[in-house]
Amino acid sequence: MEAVLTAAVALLDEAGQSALTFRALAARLGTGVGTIYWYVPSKDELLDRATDHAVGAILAAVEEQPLSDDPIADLREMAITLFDAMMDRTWLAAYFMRNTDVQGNSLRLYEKLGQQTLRLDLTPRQRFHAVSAITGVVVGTAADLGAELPQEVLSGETNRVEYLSRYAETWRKLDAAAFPFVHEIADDFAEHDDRDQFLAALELTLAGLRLQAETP
Amino acid sequence: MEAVLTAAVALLDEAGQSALTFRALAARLGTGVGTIYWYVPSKDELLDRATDHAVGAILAAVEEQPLSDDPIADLREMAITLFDAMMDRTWLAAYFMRNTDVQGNSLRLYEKLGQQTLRLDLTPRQRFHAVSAITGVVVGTAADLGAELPQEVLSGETNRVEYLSRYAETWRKLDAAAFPFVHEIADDFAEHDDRDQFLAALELTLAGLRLQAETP
DNA sequence: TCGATTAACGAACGATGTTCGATACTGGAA
DNA sequence: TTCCAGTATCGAACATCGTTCGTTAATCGA
Repeated sequence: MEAVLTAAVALLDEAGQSALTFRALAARLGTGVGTIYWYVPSKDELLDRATDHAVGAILAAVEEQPLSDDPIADLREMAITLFDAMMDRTWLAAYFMRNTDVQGNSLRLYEKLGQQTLRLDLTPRQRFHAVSAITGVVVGTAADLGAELPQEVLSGETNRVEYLSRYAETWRKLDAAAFPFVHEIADDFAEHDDRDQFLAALELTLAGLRLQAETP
Repeated sequence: MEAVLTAAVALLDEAGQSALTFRALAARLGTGVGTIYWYVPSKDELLDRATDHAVGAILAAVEEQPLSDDPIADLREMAITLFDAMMDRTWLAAYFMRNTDVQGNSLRLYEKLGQQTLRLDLTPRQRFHAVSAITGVVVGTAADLGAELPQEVLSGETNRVEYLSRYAETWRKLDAAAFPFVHEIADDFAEHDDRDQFLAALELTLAGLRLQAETP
């Protein structure tokens, strides 16, 4: 059982979600496909449990994180830890948000984030919304990364730069009067870093949260 | 060609992403599956174009929206319009973020949002990040909705309430010392509204943005 | 009239999730 | 020891899906 999950996660890590098939998994485990169905009722369940398995590792990293006297700073660190872990496992974000059973490690992670909001002057509802907003920023941004790069993923980093430059070039050719914004950010887009983009979005949400906690 | 896209969108609206198969689409159009491949090279492309087709309708709604003298208020209205449209088409969010070609209507929508940031005192990079953050909140939250409710979707609204209550009940049974946060928000979770949750997350981001625009 | 382009069609292929009957292997009850 | 019920394993077979491909019409300018 444990072996099934670790093998599934390994397949997902190595070649993405399309690589996780029951036949590939059986071959890796040296068994038949029917055997896997004895442990897991369906692929959906397999994905859910593999996700929870991977979230467990993230949770461990978040829990051993030292706490400061600023709850919002702690929330920031936790969100960054979560995001960085998802950058290494781009498939995670897609299944994390689709998690039908909010049980297990996801729930514990949720709790861990929520505990920091308990240290802020907020209503329960505000805390609930705050944690949802933060996880939304993390998962939403991470899910973006898992998707982009169609075939250019086959090569190294240079192709990503060229890929973005090509887009920026297309944008610059657009009518400047009709697309003033796209023109202005073309340069920034061409050299944008996904992690910076995430950090900026997170900072906006945390700034809003701090404001909410400080105003009566 | 146009007929293919509208039929594809209709299938997606009626029964979700799993209902859009080439055979079902061909049957609806009264043609063969080979014919569709003459217009569209692959299912990925079909999804991309169908998404862009649907985004076109949203864009029209956003563009006819009157502008006020507060750019952030305008951004809020646009984001809400976008979110509401995605609640009716829960499949949209999943493909909107995966949009490999950020061309067409998605780009125009992006531009429309970005133009409001041009009215704020920000650097180009801040504007770029702000628009990304706002679309991230919309799409991230909307993608959540498209996923939840496993089989309960077969029935009406009452089942959703019962579904949430069951979760809340499970949470209340957890150890209160180990899960203080989950305990506190169980009630709010049981009766939470997805739209309220989105509005709260959006408000945090916009508050952060306003702060950023007002501080030198 | 002829050739080329455009358009339409569905059988066939390979891959995938899933089912199912057959077959062992265990450990206690008789 | 014998028997049987549960535990576990296996892979052929089925249905469905995206996709390919050879075969036809239909249309139109030369």
